[in-house]
Amino acid sequence: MRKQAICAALEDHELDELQSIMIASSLAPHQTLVEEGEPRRKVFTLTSGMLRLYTMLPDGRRQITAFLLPGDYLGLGDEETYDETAEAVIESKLCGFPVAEMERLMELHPRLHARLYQMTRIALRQARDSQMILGRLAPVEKIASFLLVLSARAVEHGQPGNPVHLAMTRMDIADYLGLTIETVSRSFTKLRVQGLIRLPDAHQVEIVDRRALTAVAGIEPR
Amino acid sequence: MRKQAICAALEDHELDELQSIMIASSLAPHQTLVEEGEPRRKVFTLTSGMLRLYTMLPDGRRQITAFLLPGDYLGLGDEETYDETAEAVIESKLCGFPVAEMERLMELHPRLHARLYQMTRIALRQARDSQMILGRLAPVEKIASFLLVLSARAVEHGQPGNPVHLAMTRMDIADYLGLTIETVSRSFTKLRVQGLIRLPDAHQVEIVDRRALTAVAGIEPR
DNA sequence: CGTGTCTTTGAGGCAACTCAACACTCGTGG
DNA sequence: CCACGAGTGTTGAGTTGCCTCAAAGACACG
Repeated sequence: MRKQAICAALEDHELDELQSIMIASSLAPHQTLVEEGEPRRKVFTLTSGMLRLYTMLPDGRRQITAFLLPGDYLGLGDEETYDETAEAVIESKLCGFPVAEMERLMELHPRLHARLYQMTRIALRQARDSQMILGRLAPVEKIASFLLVLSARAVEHGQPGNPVHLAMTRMDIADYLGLTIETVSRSFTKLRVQGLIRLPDAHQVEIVDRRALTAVAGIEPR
Repeated sequence: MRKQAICAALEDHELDELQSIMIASSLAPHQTLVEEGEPRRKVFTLTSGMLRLYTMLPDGRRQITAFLLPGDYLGLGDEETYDETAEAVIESKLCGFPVAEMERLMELHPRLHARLYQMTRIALRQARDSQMILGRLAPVEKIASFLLVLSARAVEHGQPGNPVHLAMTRMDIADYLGLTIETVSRSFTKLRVQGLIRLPDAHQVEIVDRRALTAVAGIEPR
C-alpha cells in the first residue's frame, strides 16, 4: 500500500510488475539526478518535489527546458544517452525503472505504453508553448504567462492556484525564459506596480488581477 | 506498389491495413492543411515537400515551432483539437489517417504504436533544442545553428548536405528563430562577410567553413 | 516593361543587457 | 547575542545590440 502511494502518480494498480523493478530514491536540493550525455539507464517519474531540466553551452550559458512536477517523466528520449541534465530544485522523491525492463514491460502492457506515449505528447505540447514564449513574448509577457502556467499546474495537482509558490530562484526563471535575473526582477516589479500581482516575499506571488495578467500574457495557459 | 511508394516514409510493409484507411492529398504552396483549434480528425504524415507549423498571438505575432520534412508527422497531440496551424511552404504531398481508425490500429499493432511514440520523442527532442536556440543564442548563432540543422536533415533525407536549400522565406526563418527579417538578413550577411558561407542567391547557402560555423553555433546539430 | 513580393542595407531609438551597489535572509561562529 | 559571510534579490546607471522605420535593389510574373 505504501509503495502504491509512493508511485501513485505513475500507474494503474494493474501493473504490479512495475513495482517489482522500481527503484525509489530521493534527492536533496541542488542534487543532480542525471547529467547530459550520461548513458540512459533508467526512466524516472517524479513523485514529489520539483526538478529542473537543462542543457548548457560550452561558454556556460544555460537553458532550462522544463520544470518537472510530480507525475512528470524523465528520460523518455529514444537515444543512448540523456540529452539534458536533471537537478532537484527542492527536496524530491522519485521512482526509477531500468530502461531494458521498462521496454519489456511496455511490450507486454499496451496501457503502460499508451501512458508513456501520452506523457511524451504532453511534454511536446509544453515545449511548443515554451517556444512561443521564448521567441515572441516580451519580458513582462513572459513572466505573466509563466505565473499563469505555474498557477494552472498547481491546480492540476490539487493545490491552490492563487498564491503561486515559486520554488525556483530568479536565476532559474531567467534561464527558463531566456532573460537575465535583473530583467526577471524588474518584470515582477512592473507587474506589482501595475497592481496585477502582490509579492509578499520573493517566492510567493499573489495574483490580484488574473484577467489583466492573462491579457498581458497574450496567451492563456492551457 | 505505387501506394507504398507514396507513403514509404510511413510504415513497414506489414501494415497494409494502414493503406486501407489512408487518404492521400497534396497541397499547393501557402495552402493551409489544418488550423489551430480545428477538431483533430486526422493524423498526417508528410511524404514530400515542406510544411510549417505555427501558432499566432492575438496581435498577429507568429511563432513557427517546426518545419516538417518528409517522414515527419502532424496531429499527434492528445487533445480534441489541433494546437497549431499547418501550412505548405512548397508543394507538398501527404497521407492522412482518421484518428479513430488510427487508434484502433495502434492497439492492434504495437509496432505502429511504437513508431508514433518514437516520432513524438524525436519531435520533443527537436523542440527542446529549439528552446535553447530561442532562449540563449544570439542572432548570428541562431542562423548558424539553423543552417547546420537544415544541412544535417537534408543528409538524413539522402540529399547533399552542403549547398543548403532554404525553401522558406526570411519571414519564416525570423518567425522560427524569434527575430525580425532584417536581423535574419543581416546575420546572413555577417556570416558571408566572415567567409563562413556563400549566398549564390537568397535561397541557396553554401557552407564554406563548417568547422567555424559550428563554433559560431555554439552547439553542434544532432 | 511595369507591378508586387522578397531581400538587403542604412539610420536612429529604445529596451534588455552589463556592470555596480545595496538590501535582505540565513547560517555559522566568535 | 551579535558579527560576519555567502547566497539571493532588488534597484540604478550606462551601454550595446536588436528592433523600428525607411528606402532601394533583386527577382518573378503578367
